[in-house]
Amino acid sequence: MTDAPWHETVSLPALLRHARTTYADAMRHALDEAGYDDIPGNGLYVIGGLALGDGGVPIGRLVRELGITKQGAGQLVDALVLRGYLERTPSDTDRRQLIVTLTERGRGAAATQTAAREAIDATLAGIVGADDVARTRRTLATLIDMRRATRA
Amino acid sequence: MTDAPWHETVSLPALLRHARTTYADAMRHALDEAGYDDIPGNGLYVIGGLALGDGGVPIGRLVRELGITKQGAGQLVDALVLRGYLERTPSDTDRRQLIVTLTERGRGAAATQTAAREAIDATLAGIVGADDVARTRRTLATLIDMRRATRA
DNA sequence: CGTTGATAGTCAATCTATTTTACTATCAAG
DNA sequence: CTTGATAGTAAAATAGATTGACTATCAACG
Repeated sequence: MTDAPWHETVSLPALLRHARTTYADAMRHALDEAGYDDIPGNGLYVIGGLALGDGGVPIGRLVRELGITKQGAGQLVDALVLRGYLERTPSDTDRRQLIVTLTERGRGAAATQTAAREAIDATLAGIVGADDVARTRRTLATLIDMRRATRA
Repeated sequence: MTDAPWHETVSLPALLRHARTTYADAMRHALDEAGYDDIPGNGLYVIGGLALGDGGVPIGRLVRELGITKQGAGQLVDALVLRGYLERTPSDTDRRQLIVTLTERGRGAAATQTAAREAIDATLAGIVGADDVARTRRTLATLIDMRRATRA
């Protein structure tokens, strides 16, 4: 009896977890190669998020996006500032806020990381098709929205 | 100009990450409610994996599945044994191996966790359809296989 | 104005999880 | 009966995030 494909025997959260490591590994590897080898775990998300966005973001936004505490975010930013990836600049519209922006080095790392991510995106799209990827994105978004709805 | 849907503006790894927390939160919450409130982070995967499988697994398998070190797996199992979820029993085919199995309490936790996971699975399937979920699983599996191929 | 409550962030101490380094025991093959 | 690989343990160090307590700023109200 031919077994069901392995991906049908594994839980969806486990699939999500492993799929994510494909990206994490590739990005980490590319960054290491390019000399950006001192980025802490969640730093990838900080830099990745900053790469997409316009200018900079306040720490509070990192808190929401990463789902960690304010203090954790602060320390994460500390580490990235110390290592030359980020800068803190006071906001001029709200003097409580400190806006976090990428430095030159940070932009280099962001570019490297983005390239690695897009390479995987492209390979994936090449295999399953762009349509499938878009559909997967929607499904994941649905899952994420379910959480938002739940923890009201 | 109407913005693109948010899920098209976010990176796929970020989507994977957040989608996973929908499961993690729900499972964690259900376990807490049922009194299983002392399971460490990766313990969910250990218990979840054991729940699916037949009997027990050797620690080495956890190492591969969780992508952590042997020592990390050992300590994780330690914690779960100490808290009454797991048991270590020597394998009789290979005296080097220690097989990890669920205790009564462990099975209770596993059932709770599985129920929570399946509830989300069902809700998701209800929204996007079983076909879409299956397709998403295949796409994720493709992504995971890409990593296997890469780190040869 | 001046108070009150919420928001943005910091500092210090602690905790938890995981890795590093080093080791023992068992197996499988010649 | 050695050699090399495999399965796991033990202890210390480290990284990451949390908890608790605090400061500064803002926004609204009397």
